[in-house]
Amino acid sequence: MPKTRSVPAERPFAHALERLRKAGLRPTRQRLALARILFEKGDRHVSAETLHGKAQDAGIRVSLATIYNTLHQFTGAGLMREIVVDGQRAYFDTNVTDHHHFFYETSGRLEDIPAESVKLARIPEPPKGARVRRVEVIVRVDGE
Amino acid sequence: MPKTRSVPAERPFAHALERLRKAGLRPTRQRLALARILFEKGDRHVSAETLHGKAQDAGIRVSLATIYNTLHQFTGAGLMREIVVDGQRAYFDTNVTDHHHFFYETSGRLEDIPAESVKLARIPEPPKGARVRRVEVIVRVDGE
DNA sequence: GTGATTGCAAATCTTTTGCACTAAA
DNA sequence: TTTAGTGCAAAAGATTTGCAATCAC
Repeated sequence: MPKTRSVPAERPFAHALERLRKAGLRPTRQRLALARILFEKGDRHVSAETLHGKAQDAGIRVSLATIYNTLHQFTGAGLMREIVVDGQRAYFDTNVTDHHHFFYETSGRLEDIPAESVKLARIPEPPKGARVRRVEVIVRVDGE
Repeated sequence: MPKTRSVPAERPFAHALERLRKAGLRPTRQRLALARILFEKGDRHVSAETLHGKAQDAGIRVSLATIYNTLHQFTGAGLMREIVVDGQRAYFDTNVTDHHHFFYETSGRLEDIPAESVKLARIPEPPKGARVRRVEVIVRVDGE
């Protein structure tokens, strides 16, 4: 029975490690662990609390303060982006490409909507001097 | 010199009063004062803090707790709606018709975009059982 | 009078910060 | 070493809550 999986078991952190290096972030134990959770097998959308929980589940000891620091560092480095849909908690998304979201208000779950699925026409020009940073479409849904 | 203004000075609270009555909210001194600020001469977009400030400026004594209560009661009654654009503070809008927003990230200012100015095409269907509550478009801009 | 509403202060919750300790280079 | 990064506990903000006092009806 030949080995069929091509995942290089001898370099399990390679992906996360490289991402941190490219972003100029020192690959500490915590960052590496969080990067693996976020970029390898992770959900796309996390809050500080849910990421903390995932880390605990994975047996990683990280303080909530470090979770916040890391989330903001990753966001600053362009590895993640912040999503504001709920005044009560901040969400972060590992998908930094242009896209939009469904927000399930009852469960608090987020789901991507590909950029191509939405077409926007005739957005008024903002006053001169104002630069458009991003156009966000949020479809708020009930149920689930 | 004839009087030209048609505003009935003898019924200065009529508008705000009627709105509260229709919403089934007892027109207390504070609610009436806030309703006047919000619906007669007011800005469309307020936070609890800015509304509190406006009330103070107008010489109205209202606690911040009552501001929050009132904002939520008005929202529950359909007189206002909440806008989530900033994780740090909640905004409320006296325009409850279908529309969207520019958000000036530096100043925290909101500006309406009429619904007709935006055309959305091909929004993916959410899973069955999920009901679309609202589609929000937020144009985040810099400058100003 | 009676129940709704208000104000105050305390409580809650998320997020940030200060600082001594630890670890990466 | 040397400096960046981490954890903890305290601080900071925004919002909420409990409860006695007050007001609308």
